[in-house]
Amino acid sequence: MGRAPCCDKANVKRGPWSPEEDSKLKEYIEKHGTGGNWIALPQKAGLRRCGKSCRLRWLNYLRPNIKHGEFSDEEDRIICSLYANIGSRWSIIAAQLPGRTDNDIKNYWNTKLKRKLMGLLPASHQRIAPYQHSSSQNPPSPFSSQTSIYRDYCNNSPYYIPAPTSSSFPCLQQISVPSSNYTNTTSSLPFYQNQDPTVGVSPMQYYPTTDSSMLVFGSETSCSSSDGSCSQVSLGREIKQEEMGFQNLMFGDQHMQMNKLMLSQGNMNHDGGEEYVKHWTEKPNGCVFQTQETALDYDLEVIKQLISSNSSSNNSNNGYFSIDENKTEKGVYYNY
DNA sequence: AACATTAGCAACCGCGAGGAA
DNA sequence: CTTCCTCGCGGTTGCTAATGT
Repeated sequence: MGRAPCCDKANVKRGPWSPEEDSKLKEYIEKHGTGGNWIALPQKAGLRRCGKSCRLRWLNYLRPNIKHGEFSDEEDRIICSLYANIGSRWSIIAAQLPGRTDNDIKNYWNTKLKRKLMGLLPASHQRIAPYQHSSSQNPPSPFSSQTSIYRDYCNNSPYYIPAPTSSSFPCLQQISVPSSNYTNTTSSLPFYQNQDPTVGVSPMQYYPTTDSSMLVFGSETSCSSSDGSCSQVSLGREIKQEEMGFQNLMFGDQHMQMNKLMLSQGNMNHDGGEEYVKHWTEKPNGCVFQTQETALDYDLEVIKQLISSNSSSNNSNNGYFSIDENKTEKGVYYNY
C-alpha cells in the first residue's frame, strides 16, 4: 500500500503557474499569511493547486527578496566551500546565501557549477588531495599549541568558524542570552558573539550545548532557504527561526571540525600542521587570514570526489566525514 | 530548414521528522 | 503510546529554449 496522496490529484492543476495564479497566491499570502497550513491554503485562496505546490511556488518564486539571475563568484565560492564541507545540504547552503533558494542552488550546482569545477578550473586552482585519517589515528588538532592558526572567520563566510576556545578569538565577546530561549543548555556555558564591526559577514553567535565538545553557530542573516524557515538545523526545540532568525549548524568534535574547516589549506598530514599552516597569517587582532588572495575556499579534489562518489553511491558520505543526525538533540552532528 | 541533443530551471514526488489529536 | 497530518528536504522529472549537426 502506497502513501496517501497529499491532495486529490485529479482535481488539482499541475504544471507551470500562470500569472493569474501567481497574483492570487501572492495577494492571499500578503493579506492573510499562510496560516500555518499550506494544505488548506489553496482552497482559501481560490486556487486549484496542491498545497505543496503553493508552498513551493511561494518559497521559490513569489516571496519577497528572492534573487534570480547570475550567481556571483562569491556565491560560487560559498557554495563550493559548503558543498565540500557538508555535501548536498541545499537548505543549509541556501541559508548562507540571502535571496537564493535551495532549489535555485541545487539547479545551479547540477547544471553549471559542478561542470565548471570538474572541467574548467585551471590547475592553479586545484589543491592537493585533502587530509584523510583512519579512525585509529587522531588527526592533528588545530586547537593545539603547535597549530594555533585559524581561519579568519572575521573575513570569511560563517561556515568556516571554528569553535571559540579561550583566547583564540579576541574578536568574540561573551554575550548573555536568555536561557529561556534554549533548551538543553546549561547556564554556565558561555555564549559568544562577534564584536568586530569591521567584519564582512553577519554577526555570528555561538551557542553552547550540553555537550561541551559541541559548538553551535549561526548567523543572523535573511532567510534564504526555500522553505523560508531557516531552521533546517536547529539547536533546540525552542529555537524557532521566526523568533530568532538564526541559521544554526551544529558541528561535532572540534578536531573533525577544524580538519574539515582546513580542508582547503594545503597538504594536511597526520604528523602535524606544518603544511596547512603556511597560507595563513595572524592578524594583529588575533584573527587569522588567508594570505593567498586568489585561493579558493574549497578543495577542488574534495568536490570532485564528492561529485563522483555521489554519482556512484547516491550517498553524501564521502569518506572525509559522515553525518550523524542525532535526533534526540534535534541537531546535526558532523562526525568522523 | 529540420531534426537531435543539451542546458537550464520550474515543478513534482516521496520520505522522514515532528507535533497535535 | 499510537496514529494522523503537515511540513520541509533532497532527488528527480519534464518542459522549454538554445545550440549543434
